[in-house]
Amino acid sequence: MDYNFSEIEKKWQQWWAQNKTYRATDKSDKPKYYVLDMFPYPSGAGLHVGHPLGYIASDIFARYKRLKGFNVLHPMGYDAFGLPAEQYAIQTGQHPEKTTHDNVARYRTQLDRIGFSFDWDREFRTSDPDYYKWTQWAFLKMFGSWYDNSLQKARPIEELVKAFEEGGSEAVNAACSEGKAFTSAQWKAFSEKEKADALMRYRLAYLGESTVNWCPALGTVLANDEVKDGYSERGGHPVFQKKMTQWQLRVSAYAGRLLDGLEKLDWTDSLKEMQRNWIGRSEGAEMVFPVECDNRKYDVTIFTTRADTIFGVTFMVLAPESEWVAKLTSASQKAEVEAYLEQVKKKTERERMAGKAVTGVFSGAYGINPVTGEKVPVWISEYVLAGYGTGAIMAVPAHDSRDYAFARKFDLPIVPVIEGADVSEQSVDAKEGIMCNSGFLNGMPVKKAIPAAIAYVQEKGIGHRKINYRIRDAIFSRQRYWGEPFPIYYKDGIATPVAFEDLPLTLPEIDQYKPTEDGQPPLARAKDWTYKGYPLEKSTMPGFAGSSAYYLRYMDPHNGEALVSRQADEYWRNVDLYVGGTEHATGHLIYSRFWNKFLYDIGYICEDEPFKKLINQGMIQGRSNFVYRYIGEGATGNLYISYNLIENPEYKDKVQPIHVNVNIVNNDVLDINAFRAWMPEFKNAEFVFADGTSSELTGYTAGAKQYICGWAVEKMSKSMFNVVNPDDVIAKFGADTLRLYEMFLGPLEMSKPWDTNGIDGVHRFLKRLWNMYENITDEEPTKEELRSLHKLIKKITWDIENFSFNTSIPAFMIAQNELSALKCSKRAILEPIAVLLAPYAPHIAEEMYHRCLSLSLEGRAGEGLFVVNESWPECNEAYLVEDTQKYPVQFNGKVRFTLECPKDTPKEEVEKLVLAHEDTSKYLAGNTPKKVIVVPGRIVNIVM
RNA sequence: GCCGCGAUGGUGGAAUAGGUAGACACGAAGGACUUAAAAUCCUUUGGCCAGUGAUGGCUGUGUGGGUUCAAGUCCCACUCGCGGUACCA
Repeated sequence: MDYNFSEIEKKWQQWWAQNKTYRATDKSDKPKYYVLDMFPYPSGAGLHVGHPLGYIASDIFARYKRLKGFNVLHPMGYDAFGLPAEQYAIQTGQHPEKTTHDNVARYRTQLDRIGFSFDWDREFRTSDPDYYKWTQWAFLKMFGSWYDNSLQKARPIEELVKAFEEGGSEAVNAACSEGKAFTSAQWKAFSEKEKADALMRYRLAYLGESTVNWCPALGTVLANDEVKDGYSERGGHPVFQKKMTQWQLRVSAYAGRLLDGLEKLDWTDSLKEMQRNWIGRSEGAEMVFPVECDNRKYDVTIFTTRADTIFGVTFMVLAPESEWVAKLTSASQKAEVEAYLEQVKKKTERERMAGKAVTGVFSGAYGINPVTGEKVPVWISEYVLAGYGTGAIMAVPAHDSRDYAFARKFDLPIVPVIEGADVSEQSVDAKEGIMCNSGFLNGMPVKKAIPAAIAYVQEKGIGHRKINYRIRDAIFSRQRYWGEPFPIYYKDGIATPVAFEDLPLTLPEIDQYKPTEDGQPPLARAKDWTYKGYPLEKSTMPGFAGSSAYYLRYMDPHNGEALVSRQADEYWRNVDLYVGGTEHATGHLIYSRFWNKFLYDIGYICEDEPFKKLINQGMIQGRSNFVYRYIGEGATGNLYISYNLIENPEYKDKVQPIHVNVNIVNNDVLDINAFRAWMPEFKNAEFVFADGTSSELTGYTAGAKQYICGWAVEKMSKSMFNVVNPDDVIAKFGADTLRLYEMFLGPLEMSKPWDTNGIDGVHRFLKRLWNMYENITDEEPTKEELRSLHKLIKKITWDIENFSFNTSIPAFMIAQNELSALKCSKRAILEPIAVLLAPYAPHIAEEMYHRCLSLSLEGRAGEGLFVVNESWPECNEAYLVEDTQKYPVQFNGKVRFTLECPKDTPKEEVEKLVLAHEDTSKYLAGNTPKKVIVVPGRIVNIVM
């Protein structure tokens, strides 16, 4: 009987859907296991073969865990708010809701064909009001909270108000934005607006001014992780630095915990390292430098990690956006400074990064080195960043390469303070050596001088130890339509939360989706965007808002009273296995951890970290194919040269590669007729084939001659004609072949091109395996057959537990080969093989299992499948067969033979057996060997 | 620049604790079946050398060193490729 994959796959997909086979229950005696994929943004282009890679891997694991007797939660949904739908709406006037709906429907159809074991009853979209109600709710919770640095925990804002009433701002150690301190009496005297402004500086979700990434082309601000190389990640538009008042999340308050939390996570080292770099902890000191400008006196705080080099300070630098700039510009320098600031402002983020040119201007002010009393000039330069530390630095050109470049350019003094440092050509940045020219630090090694200098300034009251983090607060406003509206209205200019009962605050209908002519966000177009008569916030939330807690919602997706019930949360707790790409390392995966920690702090959920184990699947790149148009002498423009000939002298450098649709190329051989029909310009195409003959001369007939295409690895994209749709692969080979082949392609975490060459091999394997299930008998299996089976069980179990899915397919192939050579068609062997295959190729496995036992696998789940001793005790014998160990024996690499003895034979016994062997004695010829090396279970070597 | 990862036949890749490198698959070559094609099956397939032959020898995991009885695997230096990050004081 033929392997009719389309019939089999349809049958079982229907069966699973009808029986709700993969529905997870919130109550069970079985242990729970939560497997999650990073949910997709449903784009208009649909899925290509690269998208399901991670889903297939997680599905294998989920199915395996189910067979092992776990209650598995494996949900799927859609990250549905986002820019492409909105841009499409701007162009066509179509409501993003409609676009999103259509795209989701298409994704669902495509996903269903691949045979995933998702619990579709838990599906939702982040753009559903029932869902984003909880995104808004979480935002309001953050708005109503502050971060207590002493307790390392978020607390309700009411407790802060109480503390202010009792002891003013000094009463708490809180994470907060820059601002003036106040006493209890001052607090009590504040107007309502002043109180609101003061509290705003402490809220975890707050409105604050900061330097943001402004993208004029998109008309919106962007978070740091949404900017790549100075261009917007979506659309690739230039980005500028701009000071704006925006909603922000105080992620920086959690920097320490986000860093420490990484320790206990089972994530890859590279991903943890990325997060560590992004959080960017650095230990140093803050010091106060008195600064004088036109006879006005100020105290400027700087941050440094090299307190030891304080004697080498020759100037100070302020960031152009620093608040100090206005105060510290002298009358005489005013014009020059303003010109410089103007020039900096005009630069795009890209230009600022790319240029690396040293620029700056003297402010006219002078600072006093608080340790030496020396007078140093204060400069302004863009190499100092407003957002990091205090936006002001002490410059030590001898021991910092950036300060050095600046000093050289503007001819400022360079004073080395480490013995033997040669600073004639470049700075000496290394934290090593012995201090000199440094007063009380002289003679100390750098490692000791740093803490000594900090202790000194601390004692003198001019500075203190300080840990700085690179991570910034997340900009949370977007000037866009297709996102969650902020549940905030402005009452007398005070940001006030919308009442919980009135959530969700749904998106208003508007006639156009673009910003208004006067640069307001699209929501300003809404007719009545007010609440209780007051204006509502016009920005919407960014993409990461909806994806920050979605994993909690799957635990209890239909709950109208809470994001997740306590009961469901206590059962499912957190994600055991999370599968997704590394591109979310510094975005979603940081925000989610922050969001989760916040909800944990307010006692809402029971786990501090959301994702216990994380696997990163690699990117599937495109594999483009090319035809080579002849452009040499006498070219007609419609002659194409086979790839194997293009290096020949007559064609070399006379051909032009042209992308050709990979779907009309098979194993790099072009389908000539399909090519001619593909586009009008190829209608009359003629060819020089692989054997050098020309289509004009031979009078081409289909299939007779081969035209070979060249290939290259590129990004999978429409313009390269290298997009492969899973639907086409499934139509041709079936979902099981697709699943197996995606895994067979290479290690899960590695990036690799989609190469359809070779898919035949996997398909052939399934066909051959299928044929073995034709006439199943009840004969007793032989030792050899049991041995094959057991090798496979061990291998597949190991592979799945270690996410080494690519090595499983060869193991199946080998077992299939061995068993078909033995003409094995015995139920006792074939049934367990169907079980082993089920996670990888579920449809065919179900059908094969059904043929063995007339049962669906579901009926057997949790009854010890995958566990040899319980299900098939007779198979213990197979282990005995395997317990004989072969020892390959070598004599100085010259003579070889194989010794066979039981596996647990002690070393000494093996040694004796080796020496007693006739080949050994022949070789030794009476001499005594220097050494006999026996490695248990491995090789034996004799050294003469 | 800094951090991380990688480099194995014509191709994708395997080698799971330092222990027979190249599993498995693709491609290629040859053969069987067939009027023919497709499909299927069988044989060969890292390179070089010797042999009619079974087979044997040498060489071989980016480059150069090292540790070890034994290195794709460990150490040092380097080359190239990929990913992240970039004036973070």
